[in-house]
Formats: sequence, structure tokens, C-alpha cells
Amino acid sequence: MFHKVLIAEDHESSNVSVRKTLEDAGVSICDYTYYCDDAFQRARKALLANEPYELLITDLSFEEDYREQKLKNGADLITEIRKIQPHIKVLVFSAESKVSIIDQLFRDLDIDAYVRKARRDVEELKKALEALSKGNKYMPFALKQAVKTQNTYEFSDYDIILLTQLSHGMLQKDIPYYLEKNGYKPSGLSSVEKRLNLMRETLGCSKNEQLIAFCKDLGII
Amino acid sequence: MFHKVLIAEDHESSNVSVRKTLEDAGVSICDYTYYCDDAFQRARKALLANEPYELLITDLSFEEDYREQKLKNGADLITEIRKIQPHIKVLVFSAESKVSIIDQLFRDLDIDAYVRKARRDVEELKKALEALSKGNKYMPFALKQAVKTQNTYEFSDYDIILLTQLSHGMLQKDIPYYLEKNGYKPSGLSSVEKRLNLMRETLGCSKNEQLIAFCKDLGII
DNA sequence: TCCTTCTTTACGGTTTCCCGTAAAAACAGA
DNA sequence: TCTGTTTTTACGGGAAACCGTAAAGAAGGA
Repeated sequence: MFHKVLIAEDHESSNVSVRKTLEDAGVSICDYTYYCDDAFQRARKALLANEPYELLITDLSFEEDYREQKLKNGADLITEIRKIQPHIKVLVFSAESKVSIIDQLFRDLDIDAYVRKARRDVEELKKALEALSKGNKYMPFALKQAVKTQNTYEFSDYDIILLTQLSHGMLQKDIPYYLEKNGYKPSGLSSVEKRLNLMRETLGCSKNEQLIAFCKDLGII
Repeated sequence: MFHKVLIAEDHESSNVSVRKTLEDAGVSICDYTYYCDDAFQRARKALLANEPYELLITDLSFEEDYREQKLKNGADLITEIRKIQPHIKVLVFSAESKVSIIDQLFRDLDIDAYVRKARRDVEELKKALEALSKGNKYMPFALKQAVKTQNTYEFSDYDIILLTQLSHGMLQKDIPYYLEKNGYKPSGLSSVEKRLNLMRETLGCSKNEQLIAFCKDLGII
């Protein structure tokens, strides 16, 4: 089991539960913070003192308050800590349920475990700790839910731009001008129409409104 | 302080924190469930045994799983329990931050306290317990946050229907037929257009796509 | 009952979107 | 360089959405 773990979690109620779970699991040193910036400072000092944390447990979304923060969310925190301590293990503990976003964590940030805040989350936390301490990764939920995801459409950056502009209220006919101005590759109106048409067709959406709603649910925009 | 409290909270991590907080506050009997239906049964039995709970602490949203539930959320639970035990105190502990919804809880369900899952929620829980045990209500957060809410548009059921149908891909011109078939009052196409136009204008949306995105963010649809 | 007022509906013109086709351009291989 | 293929763009007809106006209908009061 781990000896030294750092917790970054703004909700006090979640924070104490994670602490208690770690203590029960036999973690000897278990520090906690309510802000990302604090967590980073702790990690930095521990590293300088040559007593680095072995594991970081962090939430994804942190609420803003009167304390101005450099690191706004868990992803920022992970990125920064990994810059100074590349091999620290990371467990994300969040209510996020969108598979695309969780996948992204494993892919882009190379996190080691994801536990979703849900009915049996404490049990899951224990299992995840177990797996991590044995050098494994832990991502049980993604696969289960992945079945539900029939939409095997890969959204390109170009797609995201189109969807974003639409969701910001830009007229379809004005998008070519926007694309050209910002140097995005196919800027013709026909290309825009074609791409949107492809997305609608692939995802079974008959109208743009439905497409936007769908992508909002997926957390893509 | 209370002697007998019932907790309904599906997230295990939150559940244990609430329990711990109650124990620290000196509550002697502190039962907990992960499902609304279970909570209701407990309350019913306690009442029949002439040892009713004094306080119910419940979340609002409960995730569905393999166990089919009659009571789908905290509001349902409160309503049903109040039918058999009208004077039980109710504290809602949820992540919900929309003032309109919280206000509704105090207004329609006449709850006694609301504590939002946030940075200092355990402290707030303690304060709320303190206030409740003295016979007071507790709703500190609503007023502060009310400033943040600029979008003072009240969505009617009719609006929700329109937005839902649009987000399901129904053509605008087909909505009148749908409305008439389901007996919704103004069913003319012009009325639909007018209503959508009003929503767009009020919320500063130039297109339906933007409107849908906005409402998705608000969690209305 | 009649009249006023407000809401709902009907209609027409304009804009935007949708979709198919064809021309133009970019690309790749010989 | 030429040729064939793919991608991008341009164009045009038709459908849907947008928006203003006017007619029709419902509701309420004298």
C-alpha cells in the first residue's frame, strides 16, 4: 500500500471520506487540500524535501471563490505536478460521467485510475488503491459505459469548431468567412454543409438543434 | 440535538461524511440508506413502531441502477414521507446550485434547511443541524448566489416542450401537429415561432442552436 | 348582449438552410 | 509533365425558418 498520498478535493464532505478510506487502507501519511494551488505547493515542497508523494487523488472541477487560483481544475493540477514529478501516480475522483472526457484523461494526461462519485464509490476507491499499489491501472467504469456509446464517430478539431460556432449562434452561411479568417483548411460553405451533414447522418440527427443537444450531452462542446 | 436521524444519499462517500458529522454532533441514532424507497420504508416502520425519525437528510438526485425504484429523487421522497409524517424536519444536501430550484424546495416542499455540497459543506452541515435543533430554518446560500443568476427567464412547461422537441430533431413546422395531438394549448405555428423568438431574444441567442446549447448548459433539457 | 382587450392563428415575403450536381483545384503516381 | 483521383468550391432549386402584419378567436367587464 502507499505510504504518502496527497488529496486535492474542494468538497469537504468528499475530502473527509477519501481521507478515511485511505486511513482504513493503511496509508500512513495522508495530506489534503481544498485548492489546486495548495496541492501543487505541497507536492513541490515534498519533492524538494526528497519525500515526494507517491499518489495524487484529485477531483476534476473546483469551484471558484474569493481565493484567486492559478490552477483552475484537476487537469491543470495534474499537468503541472507531472512537469516536476513525472512518475507520480494519479487517481481522479470526480462526478464526471462522460466517457469521452474520462477517456481523454487516460489518453492525454495518462492518469492511472478513475473513480466516479457514485453509489459504491468508497468501495471503488478501495479497489482502485489496491490495483494502483500493485502497479496496475484502474478504469472499470469506462468499458461498461462504452457499450452504451454506439456513436463511433470521431470528432475532429474541425468538427468541434463548427459545432462550437453554431452553438455560439453563428449563422451557417457566415462560418466560411470565420474559417478563412482563422486559417482553417476547408473553408467553403459546401464543405461546412457536407461536414455537418455527415455528422448528422452518422449520429442519426435530423436537425442541427438535435446535433447540438447530442454533443452537449457528450460533453464535446 | 436530534436523537434519531435518517439519511438518504446514494453516493457512499457523501453518505459516510454525513454520518460522521452527525455522530460528531451527538446524534445517537443515525440510520442511512442509498435508495429513496429504502428510506421511505425505514421512516414508515419507525413511525409504526412509534419511534419516528426527527430529521431526514436527503440528496436530490439519485442515480438509477438495476434496482427499480418507485421514488426517483429526493423531492419524491420528501413528498411521500411528509404524507405519513407531516412534521418531520427535512434537510436537503445536494450539489444543486440553481437558486430557482432551491427556492422551490422551501416554497413547495417546505423543507427546513438546504446545504450545498461545496467547499465548506461539513461545517455548513453542522451549522444547519445547530439551527434546526433550535427550531430555526437554514438557507444561507441562496441569497449570496442569487446575484450571480442574471438569466431571469422563467421557463414554462410549454417552453420545455418546445425545446425538448427541437432537441429531439422535430421540425419546427411539425410541432403544431404534435402540440395539438397531445392537447397542449397554443398549438399554432405562429405561437411556436413567437415563443421561440421570445426565448431567443430574452436570453440573447441569435439561433436555435445557441438556445439549445444554452438550455443544455442550464440543465433545463 | 355588446364592446374592448388580449391571445392565437393565418398568410406572405425574405432569409437561411438543405442537397444535389458540376466545375475547379489540389494531390499522387507514373 | 501528364493523367487519374480525391477534395474543395461554386451554383441553383426547393424546403424550412424567420418576421411582420392582419384576421380570427377567446376572455372579461359593463
